Amino acid sequence: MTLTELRYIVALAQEKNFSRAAERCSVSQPTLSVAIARLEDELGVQLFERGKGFVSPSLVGARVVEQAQLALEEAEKVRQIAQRGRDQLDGTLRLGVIHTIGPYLLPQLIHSLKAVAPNMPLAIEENMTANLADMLRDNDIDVAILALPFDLPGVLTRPLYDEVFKVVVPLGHRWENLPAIPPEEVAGDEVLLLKAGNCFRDQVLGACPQVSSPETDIRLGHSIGTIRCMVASGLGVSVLPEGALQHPYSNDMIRVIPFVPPEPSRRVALAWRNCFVRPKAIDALLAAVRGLDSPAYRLLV
Amino acid sequence: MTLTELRYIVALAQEKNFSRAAERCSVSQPTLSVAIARLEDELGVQLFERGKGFVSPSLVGARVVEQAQLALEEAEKVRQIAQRGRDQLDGTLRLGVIHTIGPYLLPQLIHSLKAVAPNMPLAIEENMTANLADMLRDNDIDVAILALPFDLPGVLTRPLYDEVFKVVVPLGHRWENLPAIPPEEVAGDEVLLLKAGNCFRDQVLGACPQVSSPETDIRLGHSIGTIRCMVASGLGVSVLPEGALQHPYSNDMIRVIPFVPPEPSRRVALAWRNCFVRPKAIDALLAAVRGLDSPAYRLLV
DNA sequence: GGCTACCATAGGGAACCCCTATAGATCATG
DNA sequence: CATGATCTATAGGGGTTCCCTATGGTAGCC
Repeated sequence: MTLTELRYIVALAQEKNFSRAAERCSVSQPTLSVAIARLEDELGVQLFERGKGFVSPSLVGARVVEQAQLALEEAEKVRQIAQRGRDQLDGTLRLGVIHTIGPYLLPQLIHSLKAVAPNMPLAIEENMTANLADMLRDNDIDVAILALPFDLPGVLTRPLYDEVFKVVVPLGHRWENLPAIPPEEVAGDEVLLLKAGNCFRDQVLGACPQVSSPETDIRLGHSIGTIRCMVASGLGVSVLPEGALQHPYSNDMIRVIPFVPPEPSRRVALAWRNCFVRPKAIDALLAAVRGLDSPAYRLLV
Repeated sequence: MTLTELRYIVALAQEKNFSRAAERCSVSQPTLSVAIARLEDELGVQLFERGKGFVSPSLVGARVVEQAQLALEEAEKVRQIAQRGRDQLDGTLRLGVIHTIGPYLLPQLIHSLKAVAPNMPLAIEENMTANLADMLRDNDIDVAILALPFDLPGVLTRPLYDEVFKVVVPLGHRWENLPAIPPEEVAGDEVLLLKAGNCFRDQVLGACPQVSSPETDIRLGHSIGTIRCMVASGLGVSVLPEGALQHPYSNDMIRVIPFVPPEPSRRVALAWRNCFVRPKAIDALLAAVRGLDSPAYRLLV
């Protein structure tokens, strides 16, 4: 039983004439004759009554033809779904992003992406790098935005931008009016950090080696927002990525002070499986990043 | 796009592995590989992401596979419907019958048919011979029970039984106590007849040539039941087929008198298109007639 | 670096599908 | 009654498609 045969019997049931049905199907009359005879043989039922001057579906034939029509419609829907899905920029893209980027980059990125791919909504998964790696591997997300270095077999990366780190201190802090701070000055147990597992925590520790790893949770924040509040409340100082310090996040209660050059920074990149079937979606994301208009991000694309 | 290809993508989506999917479909791995590549090419969409150690449907692929499953199910139903329809004795048989036979034969026939073909209900069309002929030709009915002669191109007939005619007179009629009546005695304008178009009317006129064709409707009955009542009420005499005079129809108000031999009679037959696809249904009807147990019908089968 | 697992590609052979030509059957017509 | 018209079935050939085995290519793993 083939879809072609089903098309044949439907046409014959409608035309009630082999020659016309064949013409409608763009085949010769014998082709249709043989195909229908073959199908009848396969099904073990005579589907049509052939009389002189008329062809008419039998009792079974009528039911079979009706069902054949349904089957053909369903098959046609397959084609339609594929047709609609041909546009790689149509349909949800599953994006993973780390906690220290998501809330600050995505509002702008999504805005920019709308211009490039208006029909590609993002399903956003905010998580830590290690979990995003798993999700990429398991095909739970399509792409991820995270900080380099990031190496995973079968996964490609492309740098998006560099983002420098800034020192943040409470109002009235002794550094409040310094024009810049050398990294080694940021030291001791006064520095608030993210909890373990956040890659940005490790990047800060790398940039400021004098910072001691805290022994209690008191100096550990769950998120950059928490850290910011803790700094504002005078608990200590911290180091934050520039993106987290831009509009619309208020810096009224804190002072943002640059490091002395070379300013420490992190490189943010896009990551995706090399076999991902929607390369144009990657391109659209890159274009969206290119369309960002924020001094906090030093674009590499 | 073929049903086979749809089966392939469904299997691949389930197995997530070309080799296993191929095995499940009983084809070689390259066959499945090529078929899926071909389908992807035809649809213009990549349906699967091929990674090392995993195969996973793409966004479109997942939807296509889902729809493919629906299409396959509908196609399978075609097969099931055909399978169920293989029994020619399963499903309604459209039976036409003339007015002068239907009400008298069918109750017994249906009872007898139940034993032969319990799953073949009859859709009964009671009409006059000419109309039944049209319906047979137009495939509005499958078979007909009517009186011979009956010739129609492409239609076969088979005699079922002979049915003799009887004279019916009202109680107190001058013939009431005659043992038999010669046909030529039945004459003049005292004889009640069916309206024009009923074949039985013509058969009576053929058997009793002395009967004058009435000029007014006063002596014309719409049905045998009407005629019987008219006779009972004393309006005249008539000639009726023996089947219409048997149990459970009451003959209390009339006298039934045989003709002198050779009794006039009619030959009742089964008629069907020679291309009718359910010959076993014909056989079942013949068997049902054979199973009749009524002295009114002199079986020929 | 070799091994393993897995999918893609190549090439040959068989099956299938469709074609044209023609036969066969029935009905209408002269 | 022969003839023609109409319609479906059959025959035989040709081209495509499908599927096979064998092999290549690539990534991951020990």
